[in-house]
Amino acid sequence: MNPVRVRFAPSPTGYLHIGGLRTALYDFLFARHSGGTFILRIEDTDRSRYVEGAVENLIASLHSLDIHFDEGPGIGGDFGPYIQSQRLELYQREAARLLGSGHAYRCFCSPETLNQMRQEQQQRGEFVKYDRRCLALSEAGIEAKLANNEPHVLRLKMPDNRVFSFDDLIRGHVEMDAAQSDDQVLIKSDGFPTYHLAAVVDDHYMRISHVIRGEEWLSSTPKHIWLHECLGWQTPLWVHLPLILNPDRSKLSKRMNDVSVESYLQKGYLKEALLNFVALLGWHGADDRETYSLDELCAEFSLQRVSKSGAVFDLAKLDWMNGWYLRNLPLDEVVERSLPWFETEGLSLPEPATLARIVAAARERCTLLPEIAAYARMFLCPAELSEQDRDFLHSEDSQRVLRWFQSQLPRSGGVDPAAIDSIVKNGISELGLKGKAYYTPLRLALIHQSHGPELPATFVILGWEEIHRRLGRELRS
RNA sequence: GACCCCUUCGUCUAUCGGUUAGGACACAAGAUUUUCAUUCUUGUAAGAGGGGUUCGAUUCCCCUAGGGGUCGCCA
Repeated sequence: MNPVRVRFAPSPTGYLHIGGLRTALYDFLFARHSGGTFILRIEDTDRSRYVEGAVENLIASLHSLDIHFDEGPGIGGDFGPYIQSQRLELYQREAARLLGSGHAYRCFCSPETLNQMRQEQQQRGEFVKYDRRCLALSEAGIEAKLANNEPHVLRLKMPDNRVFSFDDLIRGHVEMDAAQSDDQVLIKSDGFPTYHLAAVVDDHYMRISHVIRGEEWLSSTPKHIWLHECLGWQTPLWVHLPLILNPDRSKLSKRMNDVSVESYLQKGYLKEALLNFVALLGWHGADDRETYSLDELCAEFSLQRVSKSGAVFDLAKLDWMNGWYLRNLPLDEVVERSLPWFETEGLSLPEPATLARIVAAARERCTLLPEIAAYARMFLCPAELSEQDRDFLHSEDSQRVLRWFQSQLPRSGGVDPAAIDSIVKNGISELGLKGKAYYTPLRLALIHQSHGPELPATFVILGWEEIHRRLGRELRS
């Protein structure tokens, strides 16, 4: 059996799409699991859709999620170049072979002509495909048009009576009648190849063993098989992944969802959560496990366990998973990741030990990274008290609570949670207050809100000096 | 419309002919908790429909229905 070589072949039209990420991830996992090679190939054969910086962006996104390729732009490999616009001669050469063998033919039809043809076919209720009018052109006619510099394309001549069949690794046996396949354009009038030609040629020369791609490619697979045959090549194994879906079960689109990987990262989703979640969109291990690290995925992944049906992108579950990683990653790791968000919040950082305690308290109640920094506000620069809260704080009972704590709490030294616990219990009996009447004034004075971490944790974070400062500030003499 | 693919709780899924159809998210209730959370327990909830094959079908086959994809000089 051939060594496993798989490629992720995006077109540089913008950012890494969630669907693209899933394909790249499965490519990567499959390669790692089987000791194969993972290749990145840039399919930039459409000059009109080229976006400046998109390739760099794509690679950066992949790298930021710890998905690294073995061959590709920037790092090279034995089968480069890995950018299709740098391989044009190769495509021209193979196209010429096709033309010579009669498997391809020149077509001079203008877009307008084709449009009209399609409209008519549609009206007649026919299958819409090129009617091969240029196939009837005489040698002399072609020469004349060529001499006249008329723009033209090269089309693949599909066989007339042929049923293509192949065994998709996920879908099993698939059969399609060649009559359903159009005479695909191979070389555009600008001399660039179309996806179909370029992908087939590259898959061959790059010795790709498994073509792993989205299900949207399933119906053009006969063309690709035919191309391989016409060029005298062996076909790779076909693997068509189920689609990722919008809530209404249509193909995932930016109409209904955020689809850019970068934007999820920018919102404060963790790479671990994104990867884990996306991996589970179409793949599931043999057991009931829900959380996997990238390494664990590499170890467990298999194409046999990829499902056939599309999967809805469920934000609620992604959120849960992100919260799970927030709570289960090592604390210092979460601190590290939340640092940039303190900066965007405009918060200056407390000393490391205090920061760690704040993050420890925050991670229990947050879903996204920026929420941690936002949560830290109550300790670092609490919000203004509302009129209502101020009134409550100035009530006689509230003042008693604050005064009592002011007199009981140490003014310096370390903060011992156990000691605080007993002081707090003490206050309940001494003041004859409990519940909201007892705790709320404290919270309001200390963190300017009625909800927050447990009191001991809050005390430890603030420290005696700050506690007395904040108590004193709300005390009316 | 033609062709192709798909079909288990609302969502992601397990099951590879015999299960009280399991897990996770979401939702609900309860427990822990001074609050908010976390955590734990429990609950609601599914084999699209119809035919076969079989002692026995969620599982295999066929039909129907529904959903999706493709039908570009885009990938």
